[in-house]
Amino acid sequence: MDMKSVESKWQAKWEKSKINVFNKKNADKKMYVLEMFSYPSGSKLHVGHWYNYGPTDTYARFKKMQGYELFQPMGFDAFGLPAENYAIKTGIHPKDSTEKNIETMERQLKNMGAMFDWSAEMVTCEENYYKWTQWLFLQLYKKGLAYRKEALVNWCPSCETVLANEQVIGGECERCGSIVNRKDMTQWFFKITEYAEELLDCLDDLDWPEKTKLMQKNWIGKSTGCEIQFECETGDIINVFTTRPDTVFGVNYVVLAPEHPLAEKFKQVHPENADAIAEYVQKASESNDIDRLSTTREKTGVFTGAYATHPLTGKKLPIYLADYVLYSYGTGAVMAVAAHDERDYAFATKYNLPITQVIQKKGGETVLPFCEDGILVNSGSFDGLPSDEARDAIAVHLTKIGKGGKKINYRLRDWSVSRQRYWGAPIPMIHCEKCGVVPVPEKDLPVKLPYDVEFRPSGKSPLASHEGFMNCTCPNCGGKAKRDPDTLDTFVCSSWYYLRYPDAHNDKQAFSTEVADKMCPVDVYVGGSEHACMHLLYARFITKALRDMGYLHFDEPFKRLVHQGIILGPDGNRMSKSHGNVISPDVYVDEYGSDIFRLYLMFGFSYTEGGPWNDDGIKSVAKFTERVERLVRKSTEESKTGVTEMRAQEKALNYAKHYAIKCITRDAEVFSFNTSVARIMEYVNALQKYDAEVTDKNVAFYKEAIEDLIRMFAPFAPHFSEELWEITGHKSSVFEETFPLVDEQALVKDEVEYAVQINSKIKAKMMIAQGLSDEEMQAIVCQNPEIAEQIAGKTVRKCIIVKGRLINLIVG
RNA sequence: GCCGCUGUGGUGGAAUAGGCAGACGCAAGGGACUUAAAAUCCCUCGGAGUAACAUCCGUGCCGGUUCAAGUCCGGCCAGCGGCACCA
Repeated sequence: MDMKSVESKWQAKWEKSKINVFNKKNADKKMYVLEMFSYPSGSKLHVGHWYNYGPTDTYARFKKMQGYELFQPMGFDAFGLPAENYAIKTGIHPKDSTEKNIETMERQLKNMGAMFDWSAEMVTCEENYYKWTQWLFLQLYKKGLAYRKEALVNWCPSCETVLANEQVIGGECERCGSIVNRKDMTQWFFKITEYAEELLDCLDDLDWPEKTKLMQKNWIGKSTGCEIQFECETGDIINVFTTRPDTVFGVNYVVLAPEHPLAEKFKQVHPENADAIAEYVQKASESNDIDRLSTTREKTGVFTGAYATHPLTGKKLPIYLADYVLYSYGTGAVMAVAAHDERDYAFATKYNLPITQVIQKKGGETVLPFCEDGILVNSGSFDGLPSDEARDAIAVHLTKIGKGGKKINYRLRDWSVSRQRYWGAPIPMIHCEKCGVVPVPEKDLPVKLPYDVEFRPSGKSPLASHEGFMNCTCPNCGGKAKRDPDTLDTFVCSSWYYLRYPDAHNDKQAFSTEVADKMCPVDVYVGGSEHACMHLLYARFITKALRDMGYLHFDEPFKRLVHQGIILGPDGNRMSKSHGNVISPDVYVDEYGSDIFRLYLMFGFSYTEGGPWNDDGIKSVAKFTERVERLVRKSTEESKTGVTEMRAQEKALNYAKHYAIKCITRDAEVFSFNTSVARIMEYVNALQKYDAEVTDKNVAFYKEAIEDLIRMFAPFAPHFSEELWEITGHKSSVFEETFPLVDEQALVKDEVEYAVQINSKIKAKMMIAQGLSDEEMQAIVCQNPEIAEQIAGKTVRKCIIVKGRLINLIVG
């Protein structure tokens, strides 16, 4: 079969018949299958795209044939740094290169033959999309979930730009390899932390990979403890957070992060230490994250000269600045318990500070630092309590005396969304000298991204130097004002796109609540696991925020999530240009066609595992389809015989068919494509056997068996199967057929092969009739000559029977 | 350092729920057809052992539970992924 022409023939037919377009009338049977949309950076689809989209489309087609109304849209995540980098390198405008790339990728995606509903296509860099991204920003702002603050951001000194967290690879700039440092900048943030608890709670009920849920859980990083107040000699209160209030009687000193505002005050109160403090703060601010966060680095710090009072003992405690305390977590201050914390212990040892043991190991010698739970000592009235009880008792006591109490902290930080970049959605905010920060009125959206912008890096937002863009009038007072020069993180664009697809042409709203409630959440979402703590978390947050504003009435965007594995280069490394191990799908698609390539991806790998690329098997997959084609063509030449009864051969083939249907129905549901294909191969083997061995075929039965083969093969090799369907005399599409249903009756065999064991070792195999009692079965087994010989003269003490599988005689 | 996942033939990978390890393929070897090759079809294919059976060993390693362990438990080793001074 000439796959190339067959594929284009059916793609044209599908487009004409609109078979891939979602039919709103059947929305009550909807099945929303979504692949993570692609980034139009390169000009071609790579193996990763194929591996994500090909098998997932097979799943989608399978669901369609099960009677669901399929919605499988595709679009492009078109804003972002790669296009801008490309522009900086080549001078080609991001808009131009992106549009060109999208054109190429659309063509390639269509050639893949996936059931994408292109009528719902959308592109995030187009005005009719980013207008609504800006609208989303305004809603969050109105709700108090978008705010501006000064914060430390990742700054690449050579590219002169802020980098997103994911662009900082091991502390280095992804683009140029320079060491990233931190810079104080005023940025827009989304208050994702307000949803920390719910984001954590709802994980339990999601049908997501456990690993991904765990990653999000760790990322959110809930820790339960206590906030404790230490009064400072200046009258200031130092609040510290601890998960170990049971060790509070062992506090030896208090540590503040170098960025803590009190550092400045201590310089004035203790001028004798001012120079040392200033020097230390300066040094800390210069050090980069690689150094700062290294756990192996020797602890450093400086004494401020100031003291704080222990809230329970009244003891005077020296206050230190040390960069092992992070300003961004908790309160930026820590109570140091040298005896029971490794870091405090190291610091105390280095600076010769006292070490007070307050926890004793249960039933053993306590070696300091002892960081586990134990029994309290030297802790006043709390002596003798075990750590867990003491934590509670001390928290209660602190609350009573007004010096602290229980507190929950999260590792999760608010989401920084400002980017000093050109190729993104402009932040719809105006800065007015009189009125301050003023949101752009919704009627004025979109704030258009101008084309003629100097996007080469200059350390400022490219938009800042575009007068036409920057100058505007204040919507509040009508006076002169400036626009916000930053653009939104592209993750903002992708945090809500799944809501837009079902209502992609709505020009009045981002989406209608009615449509979103009907079509969402996404039933099955498929994409890479690298998005676990970014996109997948952001989308969940935005969904919950929109729900709380009344725009949605569900809690989670993606009911079920599947990650495809990664196809590595043949050398076992990740494919990359620098490794020189990139495999182009085009070569294979050109030679074998898209169905064969997809089929091989499904058959050759375990879908969620992936693995090193190896094309050894692709030829065999092509041969398999040729075998199927021969079989089908030959079957059309069979003319009716008088045979209509179901003889042993027909029953055997019928069993093979229904066994295949049963297994595939189960396996395809859980994305186990390799075993699904294996079962189809087995069924084809059974058909071939029947064809070769039975001369007086039951033709009506055989033809039905062949048609069922085509039906079950259709989701896996769509163009090929359409062609076969036509060859067998059908005018309509095979995708209007129902996926074959299993007949459990056909799977009931008269007799089943049992493995017969004596003392758990296999001694024989026997066909045993179904429906016998245990006693009858045992009797039959014992009559078997081989078995009888081996148990002669011995007593059968026990007989274990596993129905349909084995019989184990325990003899002694 | 902490958390998690994964270790199965020459190879990709199978193995509901503790029940015949290696499904389905690839590669390899042998054979049929052919002048020949390709294609196709048939046979063998974890290791040791045997003339052939028998038998023994075998799912990273060491123990354990069980009539029965790739699967459960305990302890290691290796690889991968995530987090990493989070108080």
